[in-house]
Amino acid sequence: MSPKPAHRVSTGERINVHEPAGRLQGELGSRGIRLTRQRRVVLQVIESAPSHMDAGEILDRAQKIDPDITRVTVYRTIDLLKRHGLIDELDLLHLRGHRHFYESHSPRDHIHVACIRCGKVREFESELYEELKRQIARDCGIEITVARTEVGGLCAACRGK
Amino acid sequence: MSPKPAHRVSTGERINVHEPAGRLQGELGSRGIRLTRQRRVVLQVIESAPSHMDAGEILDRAQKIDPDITRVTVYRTIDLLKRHGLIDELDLLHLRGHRHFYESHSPRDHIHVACIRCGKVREFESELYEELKRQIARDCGIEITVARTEVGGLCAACRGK
DNA sequence: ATAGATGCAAATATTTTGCCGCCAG
DNA sequence: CTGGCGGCAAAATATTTGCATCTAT
Repeated sequence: MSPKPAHRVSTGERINVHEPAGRLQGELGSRGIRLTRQRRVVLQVIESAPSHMDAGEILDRAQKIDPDITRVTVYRTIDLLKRHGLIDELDLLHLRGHRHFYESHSPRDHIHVACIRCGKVREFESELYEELKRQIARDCGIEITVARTEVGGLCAACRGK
Repeated sequence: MSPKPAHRVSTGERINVHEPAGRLQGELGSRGIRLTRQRRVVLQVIESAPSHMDAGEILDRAQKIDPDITRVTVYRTIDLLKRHGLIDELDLLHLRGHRHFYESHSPRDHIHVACIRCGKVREFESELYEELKRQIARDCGIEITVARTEVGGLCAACRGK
């Protein structure tokens, strides 16, 4: 680790990662999982993300808050969150290479609708989707714990061009 | 390439990759795409697959038919088929690591239903799914060209244990 | 004949692991 | 205290690319 105090004093520039505890932090805490300085930062980044991020983007943002966070820690934290079902892993139809994208798991599943030309991704919720999942559960005799739907095509704007 | 005739004589052991032309071969042919010996083999492997395969498995099977086929050719052929929308790329919820799986694109989309414990994958078709896609297309103003749904959970057999 | 394919090797990209010192609880 | 965690470096995977040669059409 580079020479710097183990715990920096909070400055005006630095975002306070101790308060308020986000949802992910709360979930992990209540499960008795150790909350390190680095984890708090990664959790915060994932929760406050404007959109879906891959591991590299999470790392970049985390390092802006605390430069000492390493890529390995990001991967290990992602893995931790996945194992606890707190984040979803997407690949957005591989429209942008083979990267994986992450987002905080929302209470209600949503569909990712991506434009294959401009790459814009929209989230879409539908009662029909819930119904479909119930049908799958019934017909396949499965107790669904995770569902993921990604749809690609040309959005209206790109079609007009 | 290792020393061997450019075109081996067909033997009892070797599968004839020239006849009958599979669907993929036909599709590519009708689009004026060059059908090389290697491509024929890879296409045949993908079409005759018992299940979803990743690039490594496709390579292994292809090399059993023609040992000279290289990994690079497999990747390039997969890419070709993807670009032409002739195969689908799945990751089966990353249940088995971050590999990507491929299957010949079927006329009607199907959902992949995977058990998170035993790993068994079942394919499921549903009119409800078609309806959902129509809803998405309408509400999001998108012209859908590709759709992928993967669902995971505990199958009946695993739940009983 | 010739645009486009393949093979090879090397470059990239991405993710995981071993080991050791350190810290949250 | 102490078991889990983070850092570092290296390994393991996975995929792509440059270039020379070959081939399907």
